Amino acid sequence: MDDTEKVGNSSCSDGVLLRMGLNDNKAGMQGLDKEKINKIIMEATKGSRFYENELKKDQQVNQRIEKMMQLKEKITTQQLLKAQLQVDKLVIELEQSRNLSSTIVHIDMDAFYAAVEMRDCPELKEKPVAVGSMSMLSTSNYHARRFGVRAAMPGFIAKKLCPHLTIVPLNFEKYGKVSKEVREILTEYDPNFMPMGLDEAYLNITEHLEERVRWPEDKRRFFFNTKNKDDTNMSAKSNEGGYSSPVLFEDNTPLMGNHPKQRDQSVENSVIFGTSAEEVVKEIRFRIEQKTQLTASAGIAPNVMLAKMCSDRNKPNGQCRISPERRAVLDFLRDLPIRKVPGIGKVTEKMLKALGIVTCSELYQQRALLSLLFSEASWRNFLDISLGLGSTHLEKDGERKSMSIERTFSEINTAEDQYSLCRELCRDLAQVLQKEGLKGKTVTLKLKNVNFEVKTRASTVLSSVSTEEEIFYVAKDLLGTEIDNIAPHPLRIRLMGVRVSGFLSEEEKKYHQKSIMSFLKSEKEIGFLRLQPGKSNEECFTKNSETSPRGSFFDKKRAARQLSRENLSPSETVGKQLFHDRKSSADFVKETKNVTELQNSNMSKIITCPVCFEEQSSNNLEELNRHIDECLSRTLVKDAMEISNNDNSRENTLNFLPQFKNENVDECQKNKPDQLSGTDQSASISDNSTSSCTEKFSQVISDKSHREKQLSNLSDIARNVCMKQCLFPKRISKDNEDHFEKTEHAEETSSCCSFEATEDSVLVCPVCNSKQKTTSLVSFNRHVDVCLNKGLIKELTEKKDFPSKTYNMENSNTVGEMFVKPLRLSEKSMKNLDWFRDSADRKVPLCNVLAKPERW
DNA sequence: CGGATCGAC
DNA sequence: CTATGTCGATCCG
Repeated sequence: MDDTEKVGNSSCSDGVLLRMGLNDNKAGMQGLDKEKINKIIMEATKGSRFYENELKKDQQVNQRIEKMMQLKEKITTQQLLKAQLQVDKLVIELEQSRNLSSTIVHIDMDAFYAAVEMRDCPELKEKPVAVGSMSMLSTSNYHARRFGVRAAMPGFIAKKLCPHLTIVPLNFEKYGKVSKEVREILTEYDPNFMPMGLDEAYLNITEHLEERVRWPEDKRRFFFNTKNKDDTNMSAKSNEGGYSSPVLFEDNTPLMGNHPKQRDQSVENSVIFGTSAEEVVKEIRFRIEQKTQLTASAGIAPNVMLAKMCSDRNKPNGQCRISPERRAVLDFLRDLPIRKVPGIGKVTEKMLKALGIVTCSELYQQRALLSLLFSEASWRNFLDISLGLGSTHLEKDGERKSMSIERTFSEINTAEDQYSLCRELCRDLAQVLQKEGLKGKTVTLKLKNVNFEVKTRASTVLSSVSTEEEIFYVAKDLLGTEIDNIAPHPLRIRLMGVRVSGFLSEEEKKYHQKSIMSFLKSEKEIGFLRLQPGKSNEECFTKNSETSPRGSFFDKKRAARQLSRENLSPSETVGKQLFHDRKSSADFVKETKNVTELQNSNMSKIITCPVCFEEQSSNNLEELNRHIDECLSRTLVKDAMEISNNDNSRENTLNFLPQFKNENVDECQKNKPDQLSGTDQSASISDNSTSSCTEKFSQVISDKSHREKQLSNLSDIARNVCMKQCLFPKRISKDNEDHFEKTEHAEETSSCCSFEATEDSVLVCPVCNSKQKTTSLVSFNRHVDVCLNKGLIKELTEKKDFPSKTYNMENSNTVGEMFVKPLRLSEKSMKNLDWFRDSADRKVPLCNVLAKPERW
């Protein structure tokens, strides 16, 4: 949008809000000068929370600059020379790759929203107009800009600048319609043109130009629109006697000047356009105006970046071309402020300014220095810019990478409201998500507090989510964590957003299982899901509980939780608060499930969670698994933390796994425990705790005969769940393997990692034996996972006898993701997997050997 | 991976 | 009173 025109930012001392001001004030008539504008803005804004935050952000930028300058000080002449050589070598390469053969056009509608509103309401014609609301403006017309009223300015401030300002509410539907009309024209010149928002587009007219030279004049003749096809707006224009086109004749490159033929109009009210790029673009702009009564600006250049900068040159209602010659490109860039370059914003501008770089030619001159101070991606980009290089074709944007929704509101500070708002966002997001058929693995919660500080919290789960319930399930936890974090103070927010990302690529979708249902069909082998006629699930589990040592564990845990629920120390108000919030989020979840149940009453099953023994109703196994998983995880972590904290002889160190004595990964495999059984493996964590869940777990798990029992055994289920395996796929006992063959290529099946360490904990990696400071078990898991994979890959690639002497992960319950995520095996390693898969006596069937390799 | 930040419309 | 909403990219830890 042309009215988002970048404005050179001021130094901090000039006031952070200067960017909103600035005013060319050419006419001298009505309007305000720069100084006045800034004064008014400052008065309106000073002392506000927003302003304070702006100052803070500004200081952060200043710190970055300071850091950079310190770095710069340390650079020796030697280094600089070396960098210069390297960069210049690259420059030569780049120069050789320069491609001037394409003709790219950037079309930009002038003050689009405002122009549409003015078109549709003649009374606004001569007035300063802005589109948006009192709280935020989207755009303003050129009249209003003389008062300093610009896009992205709050309406109430705009009103102070320009009391006569008319603020028209946004009407996207209308803009969309107009935009469509414009696009209908554009598509004739480039069927693959790339729209950027409603009011901008790039076209590659290279092919069109080639064809066009052979076109007869008639094909390039267009008529003035003498009668208004748009009946609603007749009155505005009819008195001018049809559509004269003030635009085209005012244009500083007159439409009809260069081509005598165009003067020779054999038909009244028509105009013939030539065959050059300029003529094409004039034609486009002419047609746009005839069709929509709106004007556009345009840039013509050999690449996308230049075209964009070019369209800015003669706006509004003008066009500009950079001819396809190296010389022309560099001339254009020479004195161009870097801020005009797409991709260089306020911060980058300021940083570069600190280095004395303002124009593109200066950017080129400092290329060696920049290569030392900025990241590879950054300085290479700078180099491209200063050489005027850019993409010469319009690559259609790939698949969507994320989808989000966020809302700003007046302060919300109660947990209840926040949770229900969160749910609402999840619902709305899920709706859009499902409409596009997308599922993502990462849920991000965004919060802005009343001081305008923004926080984002993300959580990645193993299976993709897309429904309200699934998203909310993750989001509510993130929210809960934030609420807990700030307790006992209330979380005071003015914005909340939810984002889902990490979508499956098209490629991955092919492997995506349809297997949830097929799994449910083959459920008979799995007692956990088996709904025995005449018996409730509760009974099933109770029975299991009696025969299984771990059953009693769960009973204990349940009882203990009940107890802690009731006996919460009154002095622990913080804890209480925390618990209260937890509970309320649990209620939300429950609510959700009920809804689901209603919707799918014929489908859903009532299943009792083996951990908390609450009834869970779901027709979705993943959801259920997640619930159990979290229940279980929470208990385990809690226990482990307690144990650790109670043990004074040890620092706050958690040994979730038996310690390897190795110093490094490479050594790991040599010292792998040879056997899988042995309760001592858990000793390091449970030595002083008789009721440690971990110990119980290990006892049960290490009982080999027990382990080989059917999956219907609760302990196995629990273990599987705990291992992030959940019920089906890849870590299934041999007996059941047949049932899961079809899910081989499935992506991971479920489970959220929802550990929440309440304080920084030091965990010891069982593989590399190093201490890992972490606030979340998830990150710790990731570390172990990576460590482990390194070892595995090494072994696999070396074809060592790996599986028979596998790492003992049997009682590594709390380190959930291990072995479960698709091991990020290299292609090379993959080749070894057939052997690996067939290995008979592996004790721990490594799960995802069939999974596609992710990046490694 | 998670979180913050930038930049664009 | 009253300072957007969405998305992709990148950097750092």
